[in-house]
Amino acid sequence: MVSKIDLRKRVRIADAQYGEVVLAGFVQDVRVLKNVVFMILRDVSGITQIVFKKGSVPDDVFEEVCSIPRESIVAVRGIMIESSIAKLGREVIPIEFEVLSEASQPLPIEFLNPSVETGLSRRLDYRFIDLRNPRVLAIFKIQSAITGLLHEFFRSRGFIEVHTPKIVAEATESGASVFPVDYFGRKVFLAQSPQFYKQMLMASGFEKVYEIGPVFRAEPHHTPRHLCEYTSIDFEVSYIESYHDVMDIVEDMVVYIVNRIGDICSREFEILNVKPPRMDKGLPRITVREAYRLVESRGYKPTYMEDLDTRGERVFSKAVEEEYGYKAAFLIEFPWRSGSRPFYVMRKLDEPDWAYSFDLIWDGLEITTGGQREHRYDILRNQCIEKGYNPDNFGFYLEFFKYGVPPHGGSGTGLERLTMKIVDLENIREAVLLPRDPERVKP
RNA sequence: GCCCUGGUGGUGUAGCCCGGCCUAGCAUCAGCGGCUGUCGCCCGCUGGACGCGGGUUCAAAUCCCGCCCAGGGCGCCA
Repeated sequence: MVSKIDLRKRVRIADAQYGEVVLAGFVQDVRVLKNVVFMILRDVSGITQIVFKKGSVPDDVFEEVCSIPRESIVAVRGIMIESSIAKLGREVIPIEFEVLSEASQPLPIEFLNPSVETGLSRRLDYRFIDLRNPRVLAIFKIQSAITGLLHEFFRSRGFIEVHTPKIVAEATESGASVFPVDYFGRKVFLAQSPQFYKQMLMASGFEKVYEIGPVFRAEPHHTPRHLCEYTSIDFEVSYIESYHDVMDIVEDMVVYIVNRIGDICSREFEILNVKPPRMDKGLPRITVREAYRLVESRGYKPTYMEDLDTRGERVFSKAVEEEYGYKAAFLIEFPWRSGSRPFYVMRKLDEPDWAYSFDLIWDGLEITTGGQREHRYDILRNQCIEKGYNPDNFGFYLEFFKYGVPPHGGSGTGLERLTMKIVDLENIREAVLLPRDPERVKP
């Protein structure tokens, strides 16, 4: 046994009942008075107070407690009692006390300190300490609940969860740059999306698949909403009539999560001091052509036959909120020629300059992209050429469409962007444990 | 990739525009002492910093040049 206090008897602070308890965690604060010491103990579930009274505990323990550095790890066996003086309502009278791991001083970052807020960059350098902050922890508890709800949502609708390769031989589509990787002397790439594989599974007859996994984008973006590695919520479904069927699923998914997360994580929203968002079904679906008019009527000049730019999307969101009363909306029917629309989207039957593609924009931020895919081999191959690619480079992909593939569509949503909107974060880096951006690959 | 802003104790900032009054202020933090119950404890004392390199000047945290780092905007994207 490494410790004299039996850690197997330990309970989380939030679960502790009155009576004898074993608790362990971080020393958040020690307030030393002449004859009494108050120690604030924190674990993943919350905080409590341990009261050491001179005379009631051995003198050597009292001395030790007076000088214990903040953020050390300690264990205590004691009696949890109700207390009318303690603001937390209860406190622990120690019987046995033990330091399990002493923290060095001073701490490299300040946290839990209302008068000093350490900058994000420094916090990320010492993320392992930063994550001790209950406010930071709350973000990841909420994110965990979001992915839990996603699994619930997809499984209840008969989706099969899949895991597609992240090391790929051929650069995907979409224009986003890929990271090259040395693979036993061959040049391969990190997957920038599971797109081709989830479509393959439509050809394989899986009908409905979803994947929540990492994707990699070698774009040197320097913004509060881009990452080089992020988690994509992808799904693909067969036998759709139109891309509206895909949007229906996206809408159900987002509304399902948004309207449940507040109840599941009420404590975490409280810690963050954030009001959980609400979202009603019936999100407006507005064509890009209508959007041009919408933003233009508000004094913003769009470039026709191109996607809305960042500011255009913000103006669009504001206009939608004012005119439709929704903070989120689908932007639909994209210009086919636009660089952001890949060759595999299905073009509008009667107007081939426009594609059955959509974005979900929530309060100015694009959180989802999706659409109906072109499943007819000859047309797909021609579109590939028309977009300027050599079909031979997409040989394995085009093969899927030769031997029978149902009409299908799907979408991809950024988990971190979704998290950002749900907990109202300014910077996407706050929504990842260890963000990867063009400069940062450590820790 | 282009553009803008910024780098001052462990952390967060003031000072820079208008060079000298900076022996660099404040808060937090850390150390010591005091305090019959704290709860953002309080009080006193002590400690610690001008990103790196070069230049201008009698004098540089302050002005100029280069580099490095950080943050933001744009394009682009989830």
